[in-house]
Amino acid sequence: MTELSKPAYVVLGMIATGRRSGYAMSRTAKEATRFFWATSDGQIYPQLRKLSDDGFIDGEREQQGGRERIVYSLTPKGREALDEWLTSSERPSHELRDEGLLRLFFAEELSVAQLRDQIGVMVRRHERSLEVLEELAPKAGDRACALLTLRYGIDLHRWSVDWYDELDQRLAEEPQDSRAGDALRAIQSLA
Amino acid sequence: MTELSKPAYVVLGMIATGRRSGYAMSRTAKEATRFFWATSDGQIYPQLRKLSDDGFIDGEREQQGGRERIVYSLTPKGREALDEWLTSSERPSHELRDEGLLRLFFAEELSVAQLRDQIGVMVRRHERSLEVLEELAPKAGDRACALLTLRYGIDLHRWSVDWYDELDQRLAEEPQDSRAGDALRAIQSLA
DNA sequence: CAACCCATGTAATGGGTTACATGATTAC
DNA sequence: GTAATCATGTAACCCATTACATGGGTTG
Repeated sequence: MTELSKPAYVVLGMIATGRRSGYAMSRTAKEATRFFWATSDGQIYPQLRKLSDDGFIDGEREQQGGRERIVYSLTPKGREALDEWLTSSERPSHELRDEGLLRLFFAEELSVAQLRDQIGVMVRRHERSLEVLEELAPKAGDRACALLTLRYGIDLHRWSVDWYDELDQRLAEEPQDSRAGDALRAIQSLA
Repeated sequence: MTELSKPAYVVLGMIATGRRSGYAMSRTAKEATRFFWATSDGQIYPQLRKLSDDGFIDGEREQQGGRERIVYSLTPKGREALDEWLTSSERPSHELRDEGLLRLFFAEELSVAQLRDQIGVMVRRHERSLEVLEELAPKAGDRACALLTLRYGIDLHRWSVDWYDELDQRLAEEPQDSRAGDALRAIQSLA
């Protein structure tokens, strides 16, 4: 079996879990999956066309009270491709792009006070993410798997807040005008 | 002040923390920063040219035992741009792209046994990342900030391993041939 | 003397986002 | 009647990776 692209699996998975129109997939992508896997309309619609042409999915025009839409379903071929991916033992990719960590990496020459300000920025960022995710919980509703990944996100941001809080507490005991690098070295030699 | 691109700040930061040639930056990008901020050669070298043209950095040809290289330093303008970014109170970007979570999101119809297999895949993935990062610790050496971000990465993957382990333990007590979605619902109603 | 590291760069390609375009329906 | 939502799509653009090209130096 030739492997499909990532956006292709997104679309297959969306159909399998009941998001049967492009629009519904787009909504779920914006509301739920984007926190760990961003997908835009510019990927979804062309992908639907392609998977349809290649026989993985099947689209049917449907009238819904005068408003027309296309409702998709998986073909046996599509179902097989999805299941193969869902149960694959191949290591799934994992990428992080965190501008905050990048700043911290280069913070060597800041003062301790400035570093702690940045840590505050990080804490507030994770707290904000936490708020956003917590508001989504009721919407995820009955979908147990959606709740699971949401739970992971919430727990992750909570953990981050704690991590930075603890770091900040240790830095609070160091002289605030010394070099960030020096203060961190002092802390690290203790731990 | 007009804002610079992200790769621009990467380059400025690299120079400020002592990676003064394009090659040295490339090494650090591959060995250290890539775990939270990937940067490729195709970004670094053109960026060096651009920042040089725009007066943020200053490159000098240097002979190092017959082998020629270009050694960069920050101009006052570059130093200012970097400091502004490092101390900015603007929310730094944070993006995750986790194929494993994407699989879990769509796992509703798998069996509990299959879901647990996937959780095993996730655990091994994070354990592998952990190994890689732990080997880097000695190399990060004296750079306290590099050690800090490395520490975050290590702690994060350890946390993930624990999170998935705990989930797996709960699933172990559910009937292994039932639907993943149903088993998760049963667990979630307890917690 | 081969393999690997140092060192700099470019071009092709791929992936993804944003903005735009269109139009019907529903809720206020 | 107007704003929001449902609904589908495309084109321009941006960003990033990969592969390639080149060549000198060092190590086994």
